Amino acid sequence: MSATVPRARPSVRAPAITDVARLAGVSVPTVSRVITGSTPVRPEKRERVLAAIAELGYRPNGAARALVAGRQAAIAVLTGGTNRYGYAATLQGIEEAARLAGFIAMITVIESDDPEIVRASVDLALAHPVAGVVVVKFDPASGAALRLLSPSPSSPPVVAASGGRSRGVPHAVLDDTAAAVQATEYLLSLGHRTVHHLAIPAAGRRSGRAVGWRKALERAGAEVPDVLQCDWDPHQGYRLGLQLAERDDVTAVLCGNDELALGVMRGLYERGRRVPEDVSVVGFDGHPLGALSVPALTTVEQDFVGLGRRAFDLLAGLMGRAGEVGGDRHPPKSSVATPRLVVRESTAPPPR
Amino acid sequence: MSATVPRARPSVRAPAITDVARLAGVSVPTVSRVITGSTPVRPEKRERVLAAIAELGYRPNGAARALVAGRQAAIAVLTGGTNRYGYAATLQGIEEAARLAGFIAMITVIESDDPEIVRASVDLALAHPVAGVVVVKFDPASGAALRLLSPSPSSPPVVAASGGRSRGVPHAVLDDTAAAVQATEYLLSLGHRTVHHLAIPAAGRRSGRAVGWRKALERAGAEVPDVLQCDWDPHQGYRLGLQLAERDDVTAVLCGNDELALGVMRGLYERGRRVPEDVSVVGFDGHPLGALSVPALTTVEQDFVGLGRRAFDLLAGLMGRAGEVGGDRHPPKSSVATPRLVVRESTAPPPR
DNA sequence: CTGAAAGCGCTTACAG
DNA sequence: CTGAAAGCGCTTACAG
Repeated sequence: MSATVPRARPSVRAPAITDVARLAGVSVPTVSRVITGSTPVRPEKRERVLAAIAELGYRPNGAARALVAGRQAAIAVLTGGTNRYGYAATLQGIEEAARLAGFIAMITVIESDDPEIVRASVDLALAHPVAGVVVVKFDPASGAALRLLSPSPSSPPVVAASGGRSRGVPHAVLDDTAAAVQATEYLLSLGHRTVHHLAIPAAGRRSGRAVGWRKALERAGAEVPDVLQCDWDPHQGYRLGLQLAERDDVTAVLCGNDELALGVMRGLYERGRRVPEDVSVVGFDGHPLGALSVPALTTVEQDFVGLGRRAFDLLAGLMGRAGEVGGDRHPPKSSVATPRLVVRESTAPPPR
Repeated sequence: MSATVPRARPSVRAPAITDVARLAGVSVPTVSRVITGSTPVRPEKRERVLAAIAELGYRPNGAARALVAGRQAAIAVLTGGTNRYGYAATLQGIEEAARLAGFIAMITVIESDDPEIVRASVDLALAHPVAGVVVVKFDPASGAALRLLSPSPSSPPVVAASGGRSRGVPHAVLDDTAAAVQATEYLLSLGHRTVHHLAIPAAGRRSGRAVGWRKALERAGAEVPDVLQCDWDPHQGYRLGLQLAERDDVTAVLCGNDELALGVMRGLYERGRRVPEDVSVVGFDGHPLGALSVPALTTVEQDFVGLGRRAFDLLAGLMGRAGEVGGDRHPPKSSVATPRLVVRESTAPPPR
């Protein structure tokens, strides 16, 4: 009977550049040179280094590189959510643009606008040596985070992706206000006396969508009904649809997003109100499923993926100049796009 | 006329621990001690350090900490997408669980299963000193990535979140096969002679959903129609709906996800086929909008957020033991959940 | 082209 | 409780 000989503790240490140098029979800086390509290395040594790297399965330690470089090839993304259509598509655009530029996106969700929560999320994100940060500013929580990110010359550059500009950091924006004006005016042009509005949460006091809706109504001299404030749950749209169905004065509804609009349509349907014959419904965002509902949803199409991409581009401009003398002399301009109205089947003149 | 005196170049260097130590009049290790809490520090010094940190707006450099610790409080998430419902919800669960455990999630999308692309994405992700990686294995691209992540004792632990188990790394799974069996048997029990299937992309040869569907059909002795292979675009469902509407033999359709199902319903509607009177449609996933369509969609509900959470928990177990002697003696078991069928309005007995 | 040296900003033993 | 020293794994000048 043989005694159980404890095996030597396996080395869990990942191979380091010194291991590669030793195996290849060169100095550490030489290994570094073939990896970074900063300086030519004699072909035969180069080959030996490459072989050693492959044999060891060596990957440069990112922390060490970031320590030397003073920053990491990573950006922090602060956002109020990841799940709803607008968020997800914006994140897609940011991640894609970042990846193509060689950066990785670190996502941190800010659950609420409670100062403690906001602070904790920002701290978590900035505990990592990021080269820049983009705030997806669609709601109160991310608005609060942006305010916390006081731009100091020593902190990483910050940009925001949003439905409306605000001063401070550069913004990539999708002009919500203009879009809402457009949608509201379209409904008015159909002959509706006024338009009701289901509002989504906003980064500031109120959403650009609500602002544009009100502006169009006032400009047309139409009555401005109370805003129906919602959050992101489509079922809220459904419940409001049930209620609105009881009101004869409601003939046109502009919803803060397509999910809410789809909910409203279902609520109206359950109460026997026909869309668009009895009530017209307009959504916001251009959710892919809005094109497939019955009736197909009229909406304001938004290029969220493009928004995310533009936000990263803005940030890349800032990062490129970080640390440059006078680098902040020409801060990148904000980038604005105006969404466009897509008329489908859910809108028509009011019943008479 | 005064000459333009160039201002001194602003110091863009972020404050380091040495700056804090100098300002507080203590040694560097003492600052470290008050930050980490590793060792008690005399109250008065402690106060001075805290004050200096506040005054300087000091944040510990994450790269330096990661270098010392040998890893970062970050995990890499490799995924085929971020946008579709299942992906977005799974990512939400991962991010949330990671954040609550003090980890940040770095997201890298793998655009396709082209080996070059897969390799590039994996390299990008692992260029950062992560403590672990989770692969959201819903499609061929992420399946390929998982295969590339050869587990060596020196590389970070890996787990997968998926619709079906496979050997190798621990999996958090949502049992697609069982769920598809359930949905198919339900349709058969309604009296349909067979069920047609729109398949989504799979991580392996075919999706667990397609496997379960086939199994249920064979078990019941029903004819097994050709699979209608789709990708993630809901419009593909729509186009197939248009086509299926022409076929009298199609009375029940099981779709690989709810987006496709909603598209099918729209296609059938446009060709005058009624759901569920003429054709029954079942989706997969429990997309929030499926409950609000007309008719409301019967579906197999999946807890993606929970899946993401479970994947992180599995990883946390692995990370906790990383480097421990014999730490791999009891690898965490995989974690399996079975989705449940939610019957709504889109299913009924076949016409006779 | 290439090696020895220094340093990035921390934390962890090591001696008081 | 606290400071001086060493070291984490790299890259960047500095001398050949």
